[in-house]
Amino acid sequence: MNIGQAAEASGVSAKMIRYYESIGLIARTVRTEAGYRVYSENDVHNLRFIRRARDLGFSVERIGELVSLWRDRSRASTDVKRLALDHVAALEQKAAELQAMADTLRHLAEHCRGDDRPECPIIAGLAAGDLPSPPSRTARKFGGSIGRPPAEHVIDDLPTKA
Amino acid sequence: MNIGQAAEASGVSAKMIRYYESIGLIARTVRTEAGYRVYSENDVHNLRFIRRARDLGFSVERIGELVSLWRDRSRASTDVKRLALDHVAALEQKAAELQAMADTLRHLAEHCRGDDRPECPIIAGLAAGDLPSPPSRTARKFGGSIGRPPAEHVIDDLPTKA
DNA sequence: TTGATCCTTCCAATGATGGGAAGGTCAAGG
DNA sequence: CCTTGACCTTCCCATCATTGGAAGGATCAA
Repeated sequence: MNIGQAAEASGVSAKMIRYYESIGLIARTVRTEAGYRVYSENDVHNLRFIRRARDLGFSVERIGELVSLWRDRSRASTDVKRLALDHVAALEQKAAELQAMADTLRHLAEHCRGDDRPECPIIAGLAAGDLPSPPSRTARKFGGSIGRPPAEHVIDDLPTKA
Repeated sequence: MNIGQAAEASGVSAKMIRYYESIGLIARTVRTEAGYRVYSENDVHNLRFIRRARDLGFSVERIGELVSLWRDRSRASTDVKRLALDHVAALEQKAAELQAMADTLRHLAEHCRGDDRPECPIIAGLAAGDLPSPPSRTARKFGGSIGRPPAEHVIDDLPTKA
């Protein structure tokens, strides 16, 4: 099986398969004379494992840990469980942080009339508001990436009190 | 005020202030003869605005949109409200996705005895499990970055059925 | 044989931020 | 006056997972 077919079958892009190989997450495969990588059904299975773990939000580094636990026959299920529960806790904390951000922003929006007039408590709230304790660095990553073309935006002068 | 004091006062690091300037989010400041950037109280105010918006999870690009709405005297509050509510919806969706990941993983973990024996439904579930529909690309970013040193990890051979 | 489609490697970009090097500037104290 | 240390400047690099593309070779079907 060539890399393209393995990608199709596993749901991991060919690009990523090569990347996982390069960082040592998966082993180097057999090559054809021409240098093409050759994959077995088992390789595809392994790739699917990785993909599922990624879908559950495990980082590649974490997956490496899972994989080494897996390969180690003498591993105790305690270790896996701890890893999983740590991850559950981290996911839940981040979910809660995002929800808190949403709540804060929704609160601001609720007081915005949303009409043609320029008065807007959202802007005012951002400018002057007391915000709850800042979220974790990771939670911030969730800002944008949802559509709309960029606008020209240079702050020259903002009102000191909105 | 030098950049260090502006950073201290605004909660935005000097590095990030220079970065925001470089991408055009804030205007170029006055410089001293020696080339030092000079900031006013108003600049600090603007930086704080940006920082608060970042804390609410707005991307820099989005903040640019907010800023241009702000600067435009004729902007309608509708526009700001729409931007804010879009953002609320995105935050909530992502929070829900993370929570769903956590639920799935917790479910797997609940069936793990967590003792010395190697049998572990978490690993088995990852290897064979039917996972819910894959989360959004952005939600995946949440995988790792919480501690623990890297382990050696190369998949040579994983069990086909765990 | 030709053209389409695969594969290879290498390089670059993303977003927001931190780290650091190499060098200039400034204020205070000896 | 000169040194010291704290600050500032620009520039480059790293992160993390992933995508994109270019340049060139391989394979396959017509």
